[in-house]
Amino acid sequence: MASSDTRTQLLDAAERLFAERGYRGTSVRAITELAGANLAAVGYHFGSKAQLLAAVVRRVIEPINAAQCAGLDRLLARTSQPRVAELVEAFAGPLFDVITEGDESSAQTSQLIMTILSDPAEEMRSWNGPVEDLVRDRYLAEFQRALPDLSPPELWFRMRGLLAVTAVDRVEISHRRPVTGPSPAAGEESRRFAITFLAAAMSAPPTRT
Amino acid sequence: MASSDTRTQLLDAAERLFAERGYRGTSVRAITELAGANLAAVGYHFGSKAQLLAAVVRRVIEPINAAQCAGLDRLLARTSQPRVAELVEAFAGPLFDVITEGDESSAQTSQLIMTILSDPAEEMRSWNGPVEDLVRDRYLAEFQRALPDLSPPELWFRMRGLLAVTAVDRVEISHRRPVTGPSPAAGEESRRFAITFLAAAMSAPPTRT
DNA sequence: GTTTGATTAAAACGAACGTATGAATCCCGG
DNA sequence: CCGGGATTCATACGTTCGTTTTAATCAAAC
Repeated sequence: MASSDTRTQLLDAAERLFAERGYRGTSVRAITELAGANLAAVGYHFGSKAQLLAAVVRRVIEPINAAQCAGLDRLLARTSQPRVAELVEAFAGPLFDVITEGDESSAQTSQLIMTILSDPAEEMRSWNGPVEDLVRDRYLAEFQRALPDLSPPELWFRMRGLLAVTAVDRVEISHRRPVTGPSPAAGEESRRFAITFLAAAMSAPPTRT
Repeated sequence: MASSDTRTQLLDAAERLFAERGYRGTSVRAITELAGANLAAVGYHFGSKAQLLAAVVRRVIEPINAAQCAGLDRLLARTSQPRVAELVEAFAGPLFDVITEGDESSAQTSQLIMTILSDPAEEMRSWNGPVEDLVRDRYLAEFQRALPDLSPPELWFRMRGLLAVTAVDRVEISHRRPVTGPSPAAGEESRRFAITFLAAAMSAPPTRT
């Protein structure tokens, strides 16, 4: 089982470094050094740096997607017409859970998500699979039912805003220089702030055209 | 004036490439080639690649900041108690103006802003100056006055959400693979959607603690 | 026309990168 | 004990990077 252990440590190290420094800013040498493995281990276990990234992203995204899916199932089992705030919580909650669940890598997981979404590197855009699309489409349909007055383009705009806020806002703080303003919200508080913020935003009356 | 011309063309090329590929994904060679200049031109005119980036960012950010500042001045000259939606528009509007003003580089400018905000590279975090802090603090104070029930941490959270939505949401689309959903909002429509979305979000009642 | 300072050009440097290779080592069924 | 697949190791390869250097070119002042 020594092999699988090395594999996991490579994934852990890569997740942390990709989050901290981005894909291009992280060298295979830095990853293997942090993992306590040999330089060639990445090539052996994953084939290439890009495929290691894909494995890292999959490991992070999959539980989030599963939780989003399960949350929606739970909601729909309880009521056929969920409220907007409930949809927001079911969608955004898992993103915060993975971030705030307390283990040491949690803070950097949000950075990784952000990096994934914003990194212009081509390798960053090859992981998105049919599962992710399916989850997004299910939420899109439910939001459409809950907000029937919203035109599809505006709903689509708001869905992206939803993702932007959950993904971005803790990151922006965490990897910028110390801010002189009020201290940022953390953990559970941040989650509740986000639900409030986003539920109001999603529920706004349609922009008159 | 030939010298200054090379300088400008380097700035233009760097702005475009940094936006498209990120800082680390852009080589000095690619910049000088696109600018029609010699490889050593970057070193001569800017000292280093990092200082070139700083010059690019300054050139993009400064007019935005000036517009944000002027918009707030205009608002405060008209009324001593601006509404939240007006503050949102004055703050977010310039970010959309620079994006949608029609010239060819506009689409990539938003990507550059996004890259600046999210790139983990250390060089990306050295441009923020006292001017930017001043503008942000002025808006922070006005939002605090317009939303007196909001605790400072929650207000701070919302300010970051404000920036996240304006910066992120058009970019996420523009540099990902084609999406199967409804077509994204563009230009002026996107701006109005954002104002609606963000005004509602900023105006939400405080999260009960 | 020559000198002077500013700019551009061509070439090279050392370092870091991702990847590939072949030998060494480990682990376990026989 | 041993044989063989799985894994780790040290090392090297070829490329690309940012930067530097030195010479060539230009524009204008004297």
